[in-house]
Amino acid sequence: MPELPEVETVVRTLRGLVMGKTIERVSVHLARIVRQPDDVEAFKSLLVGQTIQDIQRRAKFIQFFLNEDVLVSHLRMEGRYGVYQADDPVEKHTHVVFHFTDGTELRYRDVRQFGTMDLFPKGKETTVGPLAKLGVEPLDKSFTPEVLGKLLKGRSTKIKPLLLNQECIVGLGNIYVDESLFKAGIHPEKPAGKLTDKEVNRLHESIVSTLQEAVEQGGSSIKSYVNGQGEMGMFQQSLLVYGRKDEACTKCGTEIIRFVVGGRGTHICPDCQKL
DNA sequence: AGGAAACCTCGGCCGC
DNA sequence: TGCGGCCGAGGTTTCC
Repeated sequence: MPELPEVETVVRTLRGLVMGKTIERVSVHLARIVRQPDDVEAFKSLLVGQTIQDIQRRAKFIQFFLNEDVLVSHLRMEGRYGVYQADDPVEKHTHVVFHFTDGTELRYRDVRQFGTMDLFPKGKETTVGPLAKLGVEPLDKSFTPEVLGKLLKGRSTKIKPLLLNQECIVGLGNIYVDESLFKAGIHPEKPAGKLTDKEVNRLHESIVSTLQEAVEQGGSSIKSYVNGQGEMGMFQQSLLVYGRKDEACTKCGTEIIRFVVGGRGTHICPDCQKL
């Protein structure tokens, strides 16, 4: 599921559902999900007694701020959270359950088992582990056309793989990169350093507007994505090229084509996006 | 630097 | 219509 708009939506819904709740016990049914600490028993016992004080998004990660520690969770392809009563039937692919003192549970499900959880002492989470080497937040005011231009300058790599690289810009995934490049009229294989100033400006504007609109619509539900309350996003109906192979381009009517760039399925209008 | 493969399971599609 | 098999999926890491 989850690119920036989907993770942001999950975070916003979870805030209303589990903030202030205290963990009484943790069940882990698939140890691979837990990476830090590497001993699952230590992970479980450290969490007991801690209260969820805040929930924040950083890049595509969800951060649960507790009394002493921060739980850093990544949904990867199909991870999802849901809040349940303790006696609700446990659905398939439920790998981690946080049992709260009030009888409710936060459950993590993940069909493909790709998701990860890391627990760090507060403050440590930004210096070690997955959050340590992340790039700029595209919805932060610090993300300007000049900043984007500097990231691209002199780079020979294709623009699409660069935009997917979380060490440069965070939060973009396959859907929103295709959408942003289409809106900006840029071919995904154009060398990053070859973009003109005009193209950089258009790309900056299209990244920001695409992500903002997707957040406003609760993200895109392509396959399995739902927010923390099991609700689907609405932005998938606003997608202009992603998943629209053979359909007419909304700008010029040419058929959208699909091909592979950097190993990722890629959708463009061949008339609006030329090399 | 860049590409391919790997991590998993499931659903869709093709062909018999 | 039914079933087996191949392909691909929104992300990231690792290994050439």
